[in-house]
Amino acid sequence: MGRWEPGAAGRLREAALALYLERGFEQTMVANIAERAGVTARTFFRHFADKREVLFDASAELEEKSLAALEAAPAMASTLDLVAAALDATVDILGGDRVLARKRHTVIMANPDLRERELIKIAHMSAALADGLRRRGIGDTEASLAAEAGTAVYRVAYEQWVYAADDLDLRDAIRRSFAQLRTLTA
Amino acid sequence: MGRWEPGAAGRLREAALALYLERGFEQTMVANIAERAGVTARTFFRHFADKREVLFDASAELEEKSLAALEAAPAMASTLDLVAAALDATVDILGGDRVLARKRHTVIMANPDLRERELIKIAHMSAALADGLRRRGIGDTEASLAAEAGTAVYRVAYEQWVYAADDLDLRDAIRRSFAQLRTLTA
DNA sequence: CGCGTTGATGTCATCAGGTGACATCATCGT
DNA sequence: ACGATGATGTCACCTGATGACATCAACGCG
Repeated sequence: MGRWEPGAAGRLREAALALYLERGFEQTMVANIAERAGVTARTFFRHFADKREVLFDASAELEEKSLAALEAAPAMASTLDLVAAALDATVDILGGDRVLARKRHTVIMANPDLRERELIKIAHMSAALADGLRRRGIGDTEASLAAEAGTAVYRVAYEQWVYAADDLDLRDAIRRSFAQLRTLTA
Repeated sequence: MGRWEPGAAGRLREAALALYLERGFEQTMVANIAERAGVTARTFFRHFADKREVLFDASAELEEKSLAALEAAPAMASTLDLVAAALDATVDILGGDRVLARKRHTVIMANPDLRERELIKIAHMSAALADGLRRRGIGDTEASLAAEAGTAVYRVAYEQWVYAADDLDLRDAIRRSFAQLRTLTA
């Protein structure tokens, strides 16, 4: 429907990650990304709200999938098991390409602005999970705590997975992290 | 030592919070804040790294105090008790003026950019606590998990305290929140 | 086939956040 | 009295971000 090469958003995503890796986030100008993707800077901002968002627009999908898993979870599961089931659903999206995950993680950790964006995405997910738990009749505080604790467990496990020397499975890492939280609070 | 009214930083802090409350964060320009504080915009950026930081520069003090409390904690305490002791030390700073806390919290929650900044401050504190735990010989994963769980507990309790209708004590809220986490993972 | 619609993109103008370089000047120590 | 100090002002400039309007290939329809 357009006269230009299709897939501008994808090209912008790739270009951005590559440039952020090569010269760093701050040293990369939006014009650079756009140029590499064969569009103008104005077009970048039509696809992504800002310079950071280009690394995070998969988060909506993550939230959908985990909420769906939460709905589908058995009725008699414990609160923490519900959270675990919801978060497990994201592994299909995130746990596949570890090389890509490492690149992305490296870039994000190298820049506070990107880290901020990541944190608010996680917080958004946590709030959504807490809401889902409340819809299942779980109390307010318990829902918030479970969602927060669950995402914390996930974060710790994810980082271990990304940097693991051997072929760690993300699901295993998450399971072990959950077990350790239980030990910790025992 | 200057020819101008002293306390520019404090005036900027007050002016910023007031304006963010009155017209919102985005609608407030740095020039507005500076004007109300009787300085120029350039001076604002000499005191605060950016427009958001003006609400968060107490976080360094929080981190110091909580780390100090962590050092001072008894040697035989459990990991989670160590975190609890560290976080308890911040109550002296945050738990005093609830009216101010509510204003600040309202402003922050109303704006995603400010929320991002708050989250990274908390994450920084959590990382510092985890480091402190590791210096006490606690394992890597356990340290991270305990710090993350502890700050999560704190966040939930803090929000309850801020919005409580009656005269809730922040310390009590935190204690109860910790207890609930223990129940949750039991 | 010709034509109007559609939607993604380009172009241009403009603003606000943020920074570097240099000037200014009250206060302090000598 | 005078030079050092340090906070502030002034100016120039870059980049991120947004609104308004123009452009033009593909599509559907008569």
